[in-house]
Amino acid sequence: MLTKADHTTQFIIEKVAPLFNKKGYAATSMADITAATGLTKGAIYGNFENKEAIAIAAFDKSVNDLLKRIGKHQEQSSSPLKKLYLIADFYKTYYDYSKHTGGCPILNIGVNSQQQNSKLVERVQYIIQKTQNNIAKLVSWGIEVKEIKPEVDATLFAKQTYTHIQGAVFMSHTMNDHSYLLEAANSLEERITKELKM
Amino acid sequence: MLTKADHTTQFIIEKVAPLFNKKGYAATSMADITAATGLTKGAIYGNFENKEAIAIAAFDKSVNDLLKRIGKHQEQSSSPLKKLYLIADFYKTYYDYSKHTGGCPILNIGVNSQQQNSKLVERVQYIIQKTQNNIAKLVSWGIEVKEIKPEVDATLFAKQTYTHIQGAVFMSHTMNDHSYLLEAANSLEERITKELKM
DNA sequence: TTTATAATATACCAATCGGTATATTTTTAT
DNA sequence: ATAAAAATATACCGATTGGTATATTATAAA
Repeated sequence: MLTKADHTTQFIIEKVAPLFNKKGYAATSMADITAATGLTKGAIYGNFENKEAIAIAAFDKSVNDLLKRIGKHQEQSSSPLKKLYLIADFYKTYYDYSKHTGGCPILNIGVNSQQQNSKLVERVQYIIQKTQNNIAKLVSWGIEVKEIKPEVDATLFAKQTYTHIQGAVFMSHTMNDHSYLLEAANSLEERITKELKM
Repeated sequence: MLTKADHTTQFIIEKVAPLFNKKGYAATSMADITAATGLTKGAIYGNFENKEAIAIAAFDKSVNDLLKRIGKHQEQSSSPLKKLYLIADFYKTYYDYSKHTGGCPILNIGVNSQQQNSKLVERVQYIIQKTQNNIAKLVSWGIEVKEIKPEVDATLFAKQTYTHIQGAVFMSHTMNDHSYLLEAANSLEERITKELKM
């Protein structure tokens, strides 16, 4: 059964995740957190050990929401090649989505925590590796079922793809310009068609 | 003539630029600054109006150093096409260089200051636009002197190139892996050869 | 309805924050 | 060498930081 505190814990994470995402760990104060939740310090510290634990829970929530969304979007097809196209398609809508969650958690927390919070950095690295592996697996799977050219380097393609997309996320957000993500998505679709497709 | 204070001002900027670059505006305290310089608050505030002014001066210094370096690297050739190759070549060494300056100022300050310090964000945006324009101008120039195919979209190429590079900068630094930048540079060289070169 | 317990609010802590007034030292011009 | 000015150090300010001990309130079991 879900206790009262479980609900409060979830409530805090939801309210606070965009805050940490936007402002980063150091710039987000406990005062910000009590203001965003309408709760007092007593309630916050009754549910979390310290500020770092809140930041980690917030990051995990942001990332899980994102990964679920990408996963759902790929379910529209069961073909590995088409799933790759759907990943490109997903990022056409990512500017608006990430804007209302306070930015991309991978990018923001990755940059913000570089020398500061090793626990957060480790989590970012794990998620990046996981996402890259997923792309690489789709390519390998596509090769197996003969949708994708056998000579394609799955790992390299995954790295380059994710690198380009994260670059577009950064550019779109700092320049306030949707087009970087749109053009990166288009470019990815072209690469899939020209370099991958049988 | 350069007064004592002018030297001190420069000295402070040099010592402090990597700090702001690494930790961001909020996480860099005046205590960090006095510790890094060996000076007291009196000396710091005698040379700067406030913390924000130090952060801006530090960012400008980091960026100017970087732009000078890229500029110098391109002077190795007077051909626009070769200058584009030299830009790719520059970023093969950028991981080590940016590591010792505390990371890429464009990326770090761009992400760190998103909702926080509008003056810094404006400066980042200006530098990104300027750098993109420089790349686009090289392409246009290359078209004029018939080194580059006339049908190439200079602006689009510049945007995609810079986007990919910034993505690689992010990935290399958060994953502690030089190869993202190397592979992005290689990929850029290939694009120049296949899509641009006459 | 009473009682034990869980959850939240209040009031406080020392430490640190950015910033400043003033004292002291260092530099420069005479 | 001396006086004026410039630059730096010291000592302090109120506000805010993350965190905690305790009081109060809400919940759940009896």
